[in-house]
Amino acid sequence: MKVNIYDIAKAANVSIATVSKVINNTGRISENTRLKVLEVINELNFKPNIHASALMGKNTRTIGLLIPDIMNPFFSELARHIEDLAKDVNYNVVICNTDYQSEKEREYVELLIQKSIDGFIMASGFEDIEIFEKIKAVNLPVILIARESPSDSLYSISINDNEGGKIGTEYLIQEGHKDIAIIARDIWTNRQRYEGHIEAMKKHGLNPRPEQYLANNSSFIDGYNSAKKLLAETPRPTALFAFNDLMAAGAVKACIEEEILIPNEVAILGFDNSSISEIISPPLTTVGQPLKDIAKHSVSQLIKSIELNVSPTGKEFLKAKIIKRSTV
Amino acid sequence: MKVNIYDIAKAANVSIATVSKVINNTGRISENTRLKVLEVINELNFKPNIHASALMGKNTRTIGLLIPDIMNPFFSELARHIEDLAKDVNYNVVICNTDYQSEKEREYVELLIQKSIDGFIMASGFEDIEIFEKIKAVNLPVILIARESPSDSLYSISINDNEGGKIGTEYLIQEGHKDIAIIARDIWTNRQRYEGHIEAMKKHGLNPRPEQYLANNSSFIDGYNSAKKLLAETPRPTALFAFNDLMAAGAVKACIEEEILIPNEVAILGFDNSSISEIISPPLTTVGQPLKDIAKHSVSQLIKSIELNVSPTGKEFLKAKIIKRSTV
DNA sequence: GTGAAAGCGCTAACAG
DNA sequence: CTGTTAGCGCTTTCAC
Repeated sequence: MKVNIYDIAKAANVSIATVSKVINNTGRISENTRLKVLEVINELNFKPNIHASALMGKNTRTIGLLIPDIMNPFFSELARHIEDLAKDVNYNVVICNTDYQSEKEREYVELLIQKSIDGFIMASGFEDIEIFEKIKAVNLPVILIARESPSDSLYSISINDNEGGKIGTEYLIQEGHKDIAIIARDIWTNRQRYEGHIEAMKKHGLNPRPEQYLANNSSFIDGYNSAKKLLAETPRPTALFAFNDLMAAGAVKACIEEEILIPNEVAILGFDNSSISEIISPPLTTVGQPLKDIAKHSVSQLIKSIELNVSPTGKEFLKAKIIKRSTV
Repeated sequence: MKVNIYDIAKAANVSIATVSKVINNTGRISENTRLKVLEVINELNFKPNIHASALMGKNTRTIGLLIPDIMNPFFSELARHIEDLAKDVNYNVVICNTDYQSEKEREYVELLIQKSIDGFIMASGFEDIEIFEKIKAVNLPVILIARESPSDSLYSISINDNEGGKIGTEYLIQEGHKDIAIIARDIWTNRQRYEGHIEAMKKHGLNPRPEQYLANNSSFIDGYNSAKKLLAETPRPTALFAFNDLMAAGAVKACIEEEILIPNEVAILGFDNSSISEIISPPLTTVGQPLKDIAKHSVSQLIKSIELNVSPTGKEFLKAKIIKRSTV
C-alpha cells in the first residue's frame, strides 16, 4: 500500500541507489533516467519515508519552538509568523509551552532531541543555562529570540531590553510623568528592562519606586491585580509601565473599573505591540518590538544553520520603538 | 556519543532483544534482568531512537493540530490546553495554521502523513472532504473539533452550532431586541449558526436581516469593518451578534469610536468565550463554548484511538451557553 | 526466559 | 553514469 523506494526502482527499471540520488540531487545522473525516475515518483505519488532518512542522519524538517505561553498574544503572533515562514520552506514546527519553568524547558528539550528535530527557536526564560549544553551536545542549532543571549556561544536575536525600558521611561518622563510604577514579574528580560528604567529615572533626577516585581505571572489578571494595588497607593503613581501588553491591558481594565481616566489621571504604557494593543479601548501606547522581523530573522537564520550545518553565534539586536496610541 | 540499544545490551550483559523487551514491556523477562537493564538504561541515560521504532511501525508520539489561525484567541486557548494534555502523556504537537484554506489543509496533511505522526486533531474548515480520505487511507485516527463531523465515519466533538446560533438569538430577543444583525464570514460552522439564528427569529415572528456574511475573514478588523457598515445603516440594528469574540471585539471598538453606548444603544453578543471577552471593556457577553472540555475530550479520545488502534466514529456534542457580561 | 537474525526504508561508500 | 552492499537503531519472530 505504502510505496517505497524499491517500488520506484522497479517501476523505473533502475536501482534504489539511483532513485535515492535523484531524490536528493546527489551524485551524477543522466538527464534521461532522472526524468524517468521523477515521472514514476510522481505517478506512484511516492514520498520518501522521513524516519528512514532520519536514521541515516538526515534532517527531519521539523523545528521546535519553545515559548512561555501560546495564549499570550505576543507569543501567538510570533508563533504564527514562525510557522508560516517554516511552512514556506517545508518545515513543521512543534510548539511547547514552558510557562517559564526550567523543569518544562528541560523536558521538552530532551523530548525533542530524542525525536531528532533539526533545531530550536527558543523564547522562554532559560534561567538554567545547562539546557543549552544539552543541545550543544547533540550539535543542534538554536536561536534565542526575544531574549538576549546569556552566553557568547549562542545566537540571539532580540531587542535591547535595557534600552526598551529606557525609551519607555523617557517617553513617560517627556510626557510629564515623575511617579512611574512598574508592572512586571521577575524574569530575565524584565530585569534588563527594569535597569533601563532605573537609569532613565536617575538620569532625569527622578526617584524610581521601590517595589519592582508585584506579579508572579505575566498574564492579564496579574496586570490587573498589580494595577489595583498600585492605584490604591498614596500618592498614586501617575503612570503605569507594564512590561507586556497583556498586563497593560489588565491595568487598563483596573483603571476603567476604578473610574480613573486614561491617560489624564493615569497613563499606561505597555510593551510588545502585540495585537491586543489595538483591540482594547482605549488602544494601548506601547514599546513596540519588531515581531515580524524577529520571526523572519530567526527562521532564516535557523534554516541556514540547519542546512549548512553551522552553529550561529553572536547577538543581534533590533530596535524597539514607542508606538503611540491613546493611553499615554 | 549517542548511546544505543547495543551499548545497553553490552553493559547489562544481555542481548538487544532483551533490552527491547524491557523497554516495551513485551515478552517475558525475569524480574532480575529487568531491573538490571533498567538500571543500565538509567545510568547511561538511554533514550530509544524514535525514528528506528517508527520505521518498525511504532508510534512517533506526536500529533498534528490543524487550526485556522493560532492568533485567534479561541484557537490559541484550544492549542494551549491540547498541548498541555498531550505533554502529560508524553506527546508533542505540531501546529499548523490553515486560514481555512483547503490548499493549506491538504499540504499539511500530506506533510504530516509523510512524517507518520500518530493522529490528527483538526479544527479547520474542511470544506474539502477528500482530505479525510487521505488520512483514512493511511489508517490514522482523526478527531474533528469545534466543527460537527460532515460524515458518519468521522469522530467529531463540538457544540451544536445551530443551537448556539439559536440560544444567542433567543437571548437577544429575550432582552428586547428585534433587529439583530449578524457579523460573520461564510464558513461551515457559521452557516449552522446562521440557520439557528433564522429559526429563532422566525419562531418569534421576527424578520431576519437579509445580509448574511459581511466579512471575508474572521479577525478583529473584519468585525470592526462589518460593524461600521452596520452601524451606518438606517434603521440601525439594535443588536450585533458576532460569530466569534474577536469580531465582536471589533464591533465593540466600532461602537466606542462612533460613541454609541453599549449595551444601551446597541448590544453586542460574541461567540466562543475566549480570553479576549474578559480583556476588553466593556467585557463581552458571549455564547460560550466549553473550550477546556473540547480539548480534554479530543486528546483523550485521540490518544485512546492511537494506542488501541481503533478509529473513533460518531458525533459528540457539548453544550454551549450564554456567558453574561456587560455588552447585552 | 533469552538470544540470533531478519528486516523496516533509506543513504553512502565503493566498484564497475 | 549506475548498481551492490553495508549499515542507521530498533522490533519481532522463532529457536533454544
